[in-house]
Amino acid sequence: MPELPEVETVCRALRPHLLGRRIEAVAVLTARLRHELDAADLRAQVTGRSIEAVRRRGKYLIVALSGGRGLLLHLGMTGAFTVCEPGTPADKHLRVTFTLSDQRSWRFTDPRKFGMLRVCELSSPHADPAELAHKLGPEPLSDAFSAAYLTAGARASTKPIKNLLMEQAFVAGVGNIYASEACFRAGIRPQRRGNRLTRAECARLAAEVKGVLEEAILCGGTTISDFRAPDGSTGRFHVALQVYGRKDQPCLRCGKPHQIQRLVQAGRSSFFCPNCQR
DNA sequence: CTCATGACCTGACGGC
DNA sequence: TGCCGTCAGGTCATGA
Repeated sequence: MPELPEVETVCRALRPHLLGRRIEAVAVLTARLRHELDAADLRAQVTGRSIEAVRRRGKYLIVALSGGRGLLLHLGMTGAFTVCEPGTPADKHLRVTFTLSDQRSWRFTDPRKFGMLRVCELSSPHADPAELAHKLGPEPLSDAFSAAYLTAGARASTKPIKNLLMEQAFVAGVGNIYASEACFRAGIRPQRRGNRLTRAECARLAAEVKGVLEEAILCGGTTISDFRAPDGSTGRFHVALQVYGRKDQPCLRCGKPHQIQRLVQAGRSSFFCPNCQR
């Protein structure tokens, strides 16, 4: 479910609730998430620590704690965080609860259990966890993700360009929705091989990746079915989607009816307009 | 290296 | 109403 704009939305919403609070208790209701949780170890590592920073890297959330360690969190497909008043009834899919020093509970719910939660070493409050650093490419909204960077990467790859955009080691945070949307905006078919793109196309694509992510962040992300921000609100960007999920619908750019096509790439749905994308 | 496939899970939806 | 197939925003392992 969550790509960079959704995770950024969650990060911004959580920050004021978590920053400066201390974690008083941890309850693991479901240990079998993406990686098995060691409840006792988790409790030992975080209980009594205070929260010094809440930030995002790619699709990961990093909650820095006092004492040099932090929590590395991933929402998987259906993960969600909420901050609840004491006594709030538990959701059916509640997996982990952190009780905060203001007595509220910070909760992780996740129906499909693809989410991830682990303790990581943080040499400084702003450090990139080492285990992530070598696996994640640049932030797409940073200057490091430039036209030149995308051009060099694309030219060196025979992969379909949409698959390359979704590769977290190439650029961190782009998922299935925004990869399709960025290709549409740039006028490039998702199945085009990276090394067959022109320099102009690469430059356009880099700009459109940034553009679509920035707009989506301003909208609080995209809700297709179940994404919720910590305050329960849905993202508003779904109304701005131009191709994702619009199979057989008219193209919003060229106006041709029944124009948007769906294909499967690397097991994921891609959507494009054969008229507007070359 | 690339790529397709399946596994991990649960739920929603459409067709019959 | 129920059953069944298909699909879902992510990541990872495997084998061709």
